[in-house]
Amino acid sequence: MLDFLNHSAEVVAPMLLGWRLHRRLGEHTLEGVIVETEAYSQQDAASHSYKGQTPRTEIMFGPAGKAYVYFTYGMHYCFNIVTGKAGEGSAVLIRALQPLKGLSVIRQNRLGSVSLTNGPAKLCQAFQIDKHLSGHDLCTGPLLLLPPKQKINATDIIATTRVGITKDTERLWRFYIKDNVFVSKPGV
DNA sequence: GGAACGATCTGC
DNA sequence: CAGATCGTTCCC
Repeated sequence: MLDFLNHSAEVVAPMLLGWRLHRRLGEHTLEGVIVETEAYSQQDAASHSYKGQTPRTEIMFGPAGKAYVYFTYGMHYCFNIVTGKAGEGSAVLIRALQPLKGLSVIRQNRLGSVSLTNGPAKLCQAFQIDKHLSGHDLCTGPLLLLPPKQKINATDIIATTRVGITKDTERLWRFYIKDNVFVSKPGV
């Protein structure tokens, strides 16, 4: 099912648009459509894997299909899907979701904020994703990657520059669904 | 041991 | 546009 994840991050990142993230929290079920992604690889100075494997990036250098969750700015978590072969050090950052299920819990988790899942740290807070899910297999358990309900047309995918980085800024490795209101910010 | 730096978000 | 806030990495 998730065989397509065994490719480089820049190939997988646009393919992940339209796939759903499914989160089980006790009685509650949260679900959202992936509408914005970014690719990161080892040959990429903006990537955590750029300088080789460290304790922090161990998951990123593992097999595809696992969650890589990192902590940043002293207060935020960001969620990635590991891609490629083991040892490759590539992953796709999930930057925005379109909520489908569990909106009341999502709102609660976001403390009543109006913007719910239009940013990598916001969606982690909304879906209660933190470090303890890092390394989790997305084929099973409380956090799942599910296939699209409807395929995204290639003409509806925008490729543009990534957000919040200072190195390798020219790569067009950010992908989002054209005109989707839940994207974090419009690109070029 | 210590300094520098974030794949961000919020409020002014 | 500045501040929050702390784990990770790297250098001494």
